[in-house]
Amino acid sequence: MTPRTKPATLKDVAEAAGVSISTVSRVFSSPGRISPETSDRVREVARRLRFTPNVMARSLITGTSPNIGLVVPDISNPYMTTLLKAAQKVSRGHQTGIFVADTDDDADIEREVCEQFAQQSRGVILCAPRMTASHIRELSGIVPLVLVNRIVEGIPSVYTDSRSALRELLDELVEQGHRRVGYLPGPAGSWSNKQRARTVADRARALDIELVRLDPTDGTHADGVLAAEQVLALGITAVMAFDDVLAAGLVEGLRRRGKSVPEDVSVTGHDDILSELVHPGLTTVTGQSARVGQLAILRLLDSSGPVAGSGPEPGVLSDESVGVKATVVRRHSTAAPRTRSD
Amino acid sequence: MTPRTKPATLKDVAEAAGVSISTVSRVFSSPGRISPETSDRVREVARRLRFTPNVMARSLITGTSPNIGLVVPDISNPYMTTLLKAAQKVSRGHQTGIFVADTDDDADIEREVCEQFAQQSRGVILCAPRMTASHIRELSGIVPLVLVNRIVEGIPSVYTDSRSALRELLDELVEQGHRRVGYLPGPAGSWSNKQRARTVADRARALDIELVRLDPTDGTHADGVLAAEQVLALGITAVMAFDDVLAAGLVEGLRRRGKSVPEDVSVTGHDDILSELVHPGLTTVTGQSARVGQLAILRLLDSSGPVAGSGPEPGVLSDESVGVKATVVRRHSTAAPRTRSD
DNA sequence: TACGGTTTGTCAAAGGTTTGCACAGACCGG
DNA sequence: CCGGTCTGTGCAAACCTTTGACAAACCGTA
Repeated sequence: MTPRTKPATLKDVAEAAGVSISTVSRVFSSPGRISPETSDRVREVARRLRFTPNVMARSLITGTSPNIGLVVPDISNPYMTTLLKAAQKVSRGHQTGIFVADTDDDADIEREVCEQFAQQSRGVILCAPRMTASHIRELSGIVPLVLVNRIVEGIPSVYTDSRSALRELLDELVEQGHRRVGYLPGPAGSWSNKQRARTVADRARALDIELVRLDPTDGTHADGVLAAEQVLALGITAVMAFDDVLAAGLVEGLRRRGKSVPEDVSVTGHDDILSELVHPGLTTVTGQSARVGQLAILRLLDSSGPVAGSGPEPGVLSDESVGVKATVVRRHSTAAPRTRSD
Repeated sequence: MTPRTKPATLKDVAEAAGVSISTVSRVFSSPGRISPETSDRVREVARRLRFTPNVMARSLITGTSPNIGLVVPDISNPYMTTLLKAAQKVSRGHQTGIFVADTDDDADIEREVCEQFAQQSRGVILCAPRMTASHIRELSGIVPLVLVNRIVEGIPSVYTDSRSALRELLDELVEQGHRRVGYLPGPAGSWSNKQRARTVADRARALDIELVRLDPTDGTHADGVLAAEQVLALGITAVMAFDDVLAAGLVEGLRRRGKSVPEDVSVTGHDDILSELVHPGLTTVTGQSARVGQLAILRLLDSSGPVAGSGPEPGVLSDESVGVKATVVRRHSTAAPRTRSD
């Protein structure tokens, strides 16, 4: 039912075209060293024979591989799937395959898959918000790394820079009249969570309003639902959540307690991944995951050297960490606080 | 900053252990042919040298690869991410990497990535609901395929079998008093959509109630929102949507028109992927995507032969298509229709 | 004609592994 | 003591490609 005949090799093409194997090889790998006539003839024959260079053999001798790995804590997060899609769009055409691994934030698995990918890819895009910096350094000794959404000295990274957007968001809440704002934290130890918490806290201090840091969560929807109780107990009128998932959970939790958003409580999210699914539409901050994915993979593809970082030129963009500016997306989950006796 | 020293090879281990290369190779690839003492000594040395067999070299000579590919129309669909997670859980330990490609249902891209993956993987899990059967057959000539959620004669496949669950769901709606039920279709040409539409239609006929087939959609949330108008115009009291995304859209569309679910209209979904995110919780049908992913990858891993399907034993499960029974998940999006003059 | 320089193409080694075949030694029954 | 089987190991070819070294051919020029 499925013939699957053995694919053509350099040798087949060489024989059919009446040249040597190396000539055929050079036609594909170092063009310019072969005369146009020969080149054309060889290409024609190759096309006819459906020849495609054997990736394994090529990788074996060059010591590089066309593939790249994507290692994330949770691939079901839309932030990651859009990142993946964007990365894939770039990689297509480079005949670069993308390995994907979901680690559940488990350091053992992270190490395991990085080792596994190391052999078969030129680098790994690693998103590991809770991994220790030293652990990350260790991994970078196994395979070239580009970090996503965290910064570790000496290792290239790409991240969403939402600091100014968060400040803007808080400013707007205060302008609407909120004086007691909550921050609903994401997973403890997460680099992004620390960043966002600090940014919001700093701004609150500058604006001289009260910022309540709610109990830590694991970042799940259920955690958001639970947080509603605390929000109501503390008389908070606006909550900035670590991300959209928590924000959506909080909205649901408030609803279950008979409160509505934004009339009773204003809620904002982060990442813009649930725009259409929750009601009311969440005011949030763009995650820029597509751009992040694009940049991350470009950095890996550009560093075209062999797999062992031997050369003195370790790639154009090198160790730098580049931030992608996020912006505020205004929808319908914030409003002026209910006028009370206060 | 990143040393990345060249990894140990068979030769290194052989020299250090004082045996030949082939002995070391056999210790790992055909155990039993080497005496326990030698084997132990070699393993010890290999561990000390951090030796791991070079996948490229191995693949080159055996003609197989440990990897597998996953080709889907839209990786952001939670059905696919849970499928991926389940597949990955199985593949871990087999040191099998998973390539992921998002095709946007584009036949050209589908072909392109299948060709790309063919060289570097032992098989591809293909989800291509709208691709023509002959096109699929053609691809199966390039690389071993396991189809997801569709059946093509002669090609192994795994699918969610929700026929009985859908019948059960319709029965319950009728029991609640609904007499005019709508079916909100998914993407035209989708195999699953045809299946579900037919199942529901057949059952409706058997129950002697009226089934209204709503206008075709592309399966997006926005399509669901739009469908609300038609639903209200036709005086339908319950809608079975192709999947949860459409169902969620429909719920939102109804809300925008001032109608609420389930009081005004009952809505059911399919796949159970948005359980927590929409309100009210959707009554739906389990997608069983985890089980589907598990089975799909097992079939690929089991068919352990070389990449060219030469052997007379093409794998244990062979051409069969296996269905995973889905079940009804009852939440809060259905209720008895509003009692009217009727 | 001879000669340096350039272009075009060939030769052969290398990359790390698997595996058919050969071989050495042990053991055993005759 | 000999021929046989069995077990454990080594040799070398093969998988397909890239690439440095080199040969051949050609050009214009001295």
